[in-house]
Amino acid sequence: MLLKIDTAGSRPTDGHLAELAGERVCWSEFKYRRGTELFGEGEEADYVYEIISGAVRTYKLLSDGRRQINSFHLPGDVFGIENRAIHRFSAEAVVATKVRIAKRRSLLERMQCEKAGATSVLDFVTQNLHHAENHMLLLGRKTALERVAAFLLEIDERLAHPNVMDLPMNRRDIADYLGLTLETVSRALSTLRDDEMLRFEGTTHRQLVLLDRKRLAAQDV
Amino acid sequence: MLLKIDTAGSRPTDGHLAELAGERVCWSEFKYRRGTELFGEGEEADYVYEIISGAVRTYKLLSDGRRQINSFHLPGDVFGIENRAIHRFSAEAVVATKVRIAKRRSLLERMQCEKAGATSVLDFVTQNLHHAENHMLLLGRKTALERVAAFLLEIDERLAHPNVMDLPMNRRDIADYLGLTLETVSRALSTLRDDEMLRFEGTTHRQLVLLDRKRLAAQDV
DNA sequence: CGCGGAGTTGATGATCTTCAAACATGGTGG
DNA sequence: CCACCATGTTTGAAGATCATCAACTCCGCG
Repeated sequence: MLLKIDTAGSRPTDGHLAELAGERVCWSEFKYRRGTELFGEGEEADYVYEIISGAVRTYKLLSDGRRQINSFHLPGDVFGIENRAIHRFSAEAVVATKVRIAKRRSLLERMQCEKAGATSVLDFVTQNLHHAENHMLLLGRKTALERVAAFLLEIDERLAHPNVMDLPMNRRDIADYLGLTLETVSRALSTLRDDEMLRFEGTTHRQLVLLDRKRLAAQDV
Repeated sequence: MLLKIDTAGSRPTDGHLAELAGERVCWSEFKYRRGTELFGEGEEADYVYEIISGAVRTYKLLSDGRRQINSFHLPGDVFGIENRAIHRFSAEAVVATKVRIAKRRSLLERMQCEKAGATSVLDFVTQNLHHAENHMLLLGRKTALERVAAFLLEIDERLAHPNVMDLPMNRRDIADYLGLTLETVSRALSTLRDDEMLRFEGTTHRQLVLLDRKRLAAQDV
């Protein structure tokens, strides 16, 4: 929360890469070290972010420190588009992360002028809402095992079903995403391993191989 | 899910719906009996709804019947605006409910043509997202008592702090909204009553009086 | 080498769920 | 008008799931 933004190595570019917004939104690149804050809840929403590499968690806190992670953002994801001028949650780099940043106002203005642009911002927010609705179902009504299975399948999907899945986040992050404790997440993963639905690759237990996506999906409901 | 839409007492207006993307968005009124379905998950999203009286729950189901209610809609609320053509959840009347309905396409087209309109659809979806983010925090990280207190304050707020709060929904609905069981909700309400934060009015236990909103807010965190 | 961060696993315990029973309410039909 | 029944609510007792507390391992790194 109190960490400073780490702009070491920032490298403004002459961004043509705004597929989302049409032509002339100017993007620049920034790097964040592991654990540093991109923005905090309540801060002004000045920028829109696109992840180049790494991973970002967005979350809310209760006053006593309990944390709920809304979502993980992986390379290719765009986030930070807020309709209001104030961020409703905080964002931190899960690992060393490189992002492209654009001024939010200029982007939104451009997008709202054009009909196609307006649709795509709306699409974007709608996608977030869709994800949130599914996640409410998970948080409100699924068991620990179902949650962890759903998490694995979600990440697997977003990484395009790699042979070896490389988790950028630790067990506590996963737990705070799934509304569990890190021990429960660890136990669920061990159970899935014992049931031969996954296997750990290497020593770190951050790389894993999904052995049976069908049965994993059946854990979920 | 399998309930038929109840159009008893529907009052089809004389063909105004046939007006296409004309100048007026044409609303017509419908009534739904308690428990009837306005639309189901996966159905085409043809209409936008505004509640005149009554209440609506929107929810998702797991295959074994577990239910998560996303939100309750009360008089004045507009819902059913979906960016995609398919509803992502079901909607049912909690009690006898009167709504105004407009063709979704004509409405969206109108709203997207005008800059102000585009902003207001976006605002609308953003508000839903905001609510969903807060609700994920509740579902993932709050205790039963905190959830119930938060629920009471939310309804209180949306009813503009009435002296006597009239709950349209039963304990099971509340439970499925808060990710609890109906018994746990009942117990939490009894606890809050015993601690003199609320009082039941009348006999039904659906009307209640918040006696100390400050302390209720402190239950929440 | 020692240290800290991360993960696993075990024992215990708290919270919430499940199962069950009792009671109130409101509507319906005899 | 009352009996009757479905629906809704509360409360109790027992049980399951998950959280908490704690110990231990493994790894990377100064």
